[in-house]
Amino acid sequence: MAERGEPMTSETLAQCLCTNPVVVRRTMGLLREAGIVASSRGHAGGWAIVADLEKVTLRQLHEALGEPAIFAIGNRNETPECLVEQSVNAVLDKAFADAETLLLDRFANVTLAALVADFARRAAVRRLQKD
Amino acid sequence: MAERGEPMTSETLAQCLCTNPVVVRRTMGLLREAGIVASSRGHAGGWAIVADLEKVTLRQLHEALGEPAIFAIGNRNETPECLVEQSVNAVLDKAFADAETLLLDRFANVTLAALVADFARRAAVRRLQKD
DNA sequence: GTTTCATGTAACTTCGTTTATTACAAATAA
DNA sequence: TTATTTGTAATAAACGAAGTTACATGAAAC
Repeated sequence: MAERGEPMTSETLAQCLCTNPVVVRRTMGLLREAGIVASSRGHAGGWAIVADLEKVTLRQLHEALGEPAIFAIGNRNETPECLVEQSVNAVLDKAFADAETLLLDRFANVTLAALVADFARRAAVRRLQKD
Repeated sequence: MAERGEPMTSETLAQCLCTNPVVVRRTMGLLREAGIVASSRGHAGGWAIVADLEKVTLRQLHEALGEPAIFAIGNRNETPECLVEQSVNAVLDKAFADAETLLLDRFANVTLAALVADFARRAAVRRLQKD
């Protein structure tokens, strides 16, 4: 999307992502609410990036998408009655929090611009390999 | 379990854990394969801890249970064709690996003995509160 | 203005994974 | 020999994520 001047339709994006136009709209809608993309209807409509690629980080995308749970394991219950569960939570809560902080900090250090640059490099390599 | 001299049945454990005896057997079976618990059949049978509580860590439990995925987000595909996916993976793989290492190191520092001690402390507090 | 194209969104279906359940064989102690 | 308990296969249920259908709304082209 970053390399296109014109908007891309949900249909086109869905093909790129091997998914469904409605799923694209749902997801892009969240990014629009965060001011990262914009949508336009009708002829020549679709989705375009409006934010500064240097300023948008993966962390912002994570937030925009509703901060989905990072961990697949861990606390089932924040304030359990069960004392065993309380003990386990007490030891692990900090560990999970620290790991989450580490990860989110890394996310914050990746801009869309950096990804675009890396992508361009990979595309160039692939072109060379084809010749 | 640590505070009991005799084995506990899957039935009893299932009630404690709000789950099903068969689920308990499946899970405890993995812990048995790792040498952490033992099972006995028939009258007065059930499950008991056989490992040294000072030596068993949460990391060992994690391994014994088949190292379930820690992260709910991240790589769908380790070697994607898609260049965008490759770029994203390249930046995030290390971040996820570092977060995983951090977490597993923390797990390794928690022994069952420490949990038992913490549990005992909490149980004492609860008893005092009841009086 | 009417047609075409595209998003917005609600409602529903499908899919995959995890968990729960049923059923019964095998083993063990009373 | 009976009561009890694990071992395990097979099946069902529950859940969440993703996909699909349907149609209303808005915008550009003719």
